Amino acid sequence: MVTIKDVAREAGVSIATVSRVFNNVGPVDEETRRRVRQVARQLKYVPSALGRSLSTKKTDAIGLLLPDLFGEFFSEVLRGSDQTAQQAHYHLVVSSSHNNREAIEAALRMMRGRVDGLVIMSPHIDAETLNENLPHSLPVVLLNCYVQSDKFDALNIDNYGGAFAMTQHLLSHGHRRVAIIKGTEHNFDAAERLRGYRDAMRQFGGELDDRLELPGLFSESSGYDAAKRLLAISPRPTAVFASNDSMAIGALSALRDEGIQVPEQIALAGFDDVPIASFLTPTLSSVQVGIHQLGVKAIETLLHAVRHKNTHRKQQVVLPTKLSLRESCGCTNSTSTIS
Amino acid sequence: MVTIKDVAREAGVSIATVSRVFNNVGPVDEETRRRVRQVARQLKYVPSALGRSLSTKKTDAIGLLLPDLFGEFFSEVLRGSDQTAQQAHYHLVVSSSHNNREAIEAALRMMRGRVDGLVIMSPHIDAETLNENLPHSLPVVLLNCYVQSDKFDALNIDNYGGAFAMTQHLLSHGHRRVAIIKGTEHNFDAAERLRGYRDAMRQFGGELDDRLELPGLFSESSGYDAAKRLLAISPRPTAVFASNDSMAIGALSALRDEGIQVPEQIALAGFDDVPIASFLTPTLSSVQVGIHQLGVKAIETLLHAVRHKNTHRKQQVVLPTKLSLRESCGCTNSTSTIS
DNA sequence: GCTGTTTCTGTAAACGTTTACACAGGTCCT
DNA sequence: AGGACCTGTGTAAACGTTTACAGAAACAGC
Repeated sequence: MVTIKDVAREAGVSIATVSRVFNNVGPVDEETRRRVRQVARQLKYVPSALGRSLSTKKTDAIGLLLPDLFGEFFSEVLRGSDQTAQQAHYHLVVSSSHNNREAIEAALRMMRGRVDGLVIMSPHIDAETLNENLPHSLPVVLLNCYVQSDKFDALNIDNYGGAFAMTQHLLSHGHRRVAIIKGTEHNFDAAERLRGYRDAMRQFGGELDDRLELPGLFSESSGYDAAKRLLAISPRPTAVFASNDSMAIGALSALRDEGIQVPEQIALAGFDDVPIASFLTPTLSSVQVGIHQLGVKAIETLLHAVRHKNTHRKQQVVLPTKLSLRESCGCTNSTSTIS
Repeated sequence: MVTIKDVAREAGVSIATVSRVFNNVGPVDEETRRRVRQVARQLKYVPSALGRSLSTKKTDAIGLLLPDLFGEFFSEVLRGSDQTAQQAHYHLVVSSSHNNREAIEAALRMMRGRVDGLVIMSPHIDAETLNENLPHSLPVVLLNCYVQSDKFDALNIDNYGGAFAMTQHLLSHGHRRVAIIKGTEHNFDAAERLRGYRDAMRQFGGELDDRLELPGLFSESSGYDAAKRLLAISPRPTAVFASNDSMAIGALSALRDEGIQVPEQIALAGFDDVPIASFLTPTLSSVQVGIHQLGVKAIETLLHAVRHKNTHRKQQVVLPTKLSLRESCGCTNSTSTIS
C-alpha cells in the first residue's frame, strides 16, 4: 500500500507538501504541484481515509440504522438516503434488523467513531438507550421513532392523520363495518395508525366492534391470514384498512382466493403507497407518505446538523400524508389524490 | 471523546495494559483487569475503531456496490448480505446507483481503505476498471457481473438457463408466438436472458419474429408500456416472458387495463421470483433465483477470502435456477417448482 | 545466593494523515 | 538600508490504537 511518504520521497518534497497538494490548501509552487500529482498518479497513490479521519475527526460517512428491511418500503427509504448522501460526497454505513435493545446497543456502539452522524429508524428505541450509547456530540436524526424528546431531530410520518383520513374516507362512502389489519404489536407506527382508525370510526359513525381489529405483522403473509379470518366474522365487514401495503397485498390475495370481489364485495385500502400499488389488480388505494422523500429529508437534516453543528436548531417534524385513491376502495374509477 | 489514555490515567496503568484488557491478549493481573474495566465503564470508554483500524489494518467493514436499487430484488439481496455480515460482526458500507464508469471509479476509490473486502454488483463493469482502481490485495466478489476473469470470485445467476427453461416451458404448452420484454440495453443479465429465450424459441418450434422482442428497462412502467405495444402486434402473441418480475407486474397491469385475461388470453411469466409474486392476481410464474441466498453466498465467499487470504481459492460459480410455476402461465392450478 | 523462568507491566515505535509553527528567500515600501 | 509582508517549504506534534521489546518482581531449582 503506497502512502504519502512514498510520494513525498519520490517527488523530492516533504509529506506536508504532498498533503497540501491533495487538499488544495496553502500556497504550493505550480511546478511542485505538477510534479507531485504526476508522481502520485504514477504510484497510484490514494490518500488513506483512515489516516485522514484520525487527523481531521471527520469520516465522511453517515450511519443508517434500520429495522428488518422487508419489502419495498425500506428499499425506497434507502434509495432516497443513498442518493442524497452520495451527492454530498458522504457514504452510508447500513445496519438493519435490530429487534431487541441488546442488538440496538451493539449497533450503536459499532457506529461510534465510524460515522459523522446517524439516522435511526427503529420502532423500539427510547431516549435513554440513545443517551447511554451515543456521544452527546453526534448528530442524530430519528425517523419514525417514538421518542418524545427535543434533544434529537425527528422526522415522523403522520401515522395518525393518515389512518384517520383513510378510515374517514371509507366511512364516507357508506361503509359502517370497517375492519383494520393491525401492525406489529408494540410498534409505534402500528399504534398510531390504530388510534387514527379508532377515532375516525367513533367520529363518523363506524360500528365499534373489537372483532374488527385483526392482528398483523406488516408482512404479506400476515395480511393474507388476517383477511381469511376476517371473512369468518358475521356480519362480514364491508371494508378493510390494512396498516401497510404489504398486508393489503396479502389481503388482496386472500380475498381473491376466496372469490370475493374487491372493491365490489369488500373495499380495501393500505398505507405507505409503495410504487407497486398502482400496478396491482385492482389498483390499491393507500395513504401516501412519500417514502423516497423521507430518506432524502432525513439525510438533508442530518447533513445540516453535521455541517452547522453550532447553529443547527433541532426540529421535530411531522410529515403530512395524502390519500392516493385508486380502485380498491371503490370510490372512483381513476386515480386521484386528496391532501 | 474519552480515549485509552484517559482510562489508563484514571486506572493508574499504561495504555498498553488497557489495550491488553480490551483485547483479551497477554497476561494481565485479575485485579488490574477488574479495575480497568470498572474505570472504562464509568468513563463510558469505547475503543476508537479508527485508531484500531489504523494499527491493525482491518476495518471490520465490507463494501457493497449496487446498481440502482429499485424494487424488491435489491432489497432482498441487501437483507441477505446484512444478516450474514452482522452475524460475522462485520458491517456494511453501501453505495448504489452507479451508471457510468466515472461514478463506479469514484465509488471504488471511496471504498478503498475503508473496507476489508468488496461485493460488486454492477452490470457495466470490466476487469480493467477493477484492476485500475483496486489494490490487488483487496478481496472482491463479483455478483452478476459480466467479467470473464478468474482473478476474481464470481457469483452468477444462470440467466441463460433460467430464460431458456421458462421459454421452453411456455412453448411446451402449445404457445408458438411467445414474446419477450427485454431488459435494459447493454445489461449483462438482460443479454443472457434474451439469449436463452432465443435459443429455446429456435429449438422448440417458436415462431421467430423480431417484433416479438420488445424493449424494456426492468421497471414496472416499462413493462406496462411494452405490454401495451405488444397488443398491437398482429397476429397477437399468446404468451409473454418478461425479463424480470417488475416488468411482469407492469405488463399484468397493462393487460388488465386492456381487458385481456391472464393466462386465458395471454400467458405471462417473469424472472427473479420476488416474494410478492405469489400474492399477485393472478399469481405470477417466474424463474426462481434465491435472491436472499445470493446475498448470503456473496458475503460468505467474501469473508472466506478475507479470513483465509493465503489459502483461499477463487471460484466462479453459476447459481442454478428453478421454475416457480403459478397461475399466470396457465399450465397449472397450484404452485409447483421444477428444477 | 545465584541462575532461569514466569508473570505482569511499561516504553516507544508504528500505522497515514493534517496542520501549527518556523524559517528562508524574495518583493515592496519608506 | 531596514523593516514589513508575501510565497513556498519543511519539521514535528497530534490523532487513538496495537504490539515488539525490555524490564521488574516473584519464585523455583540447585
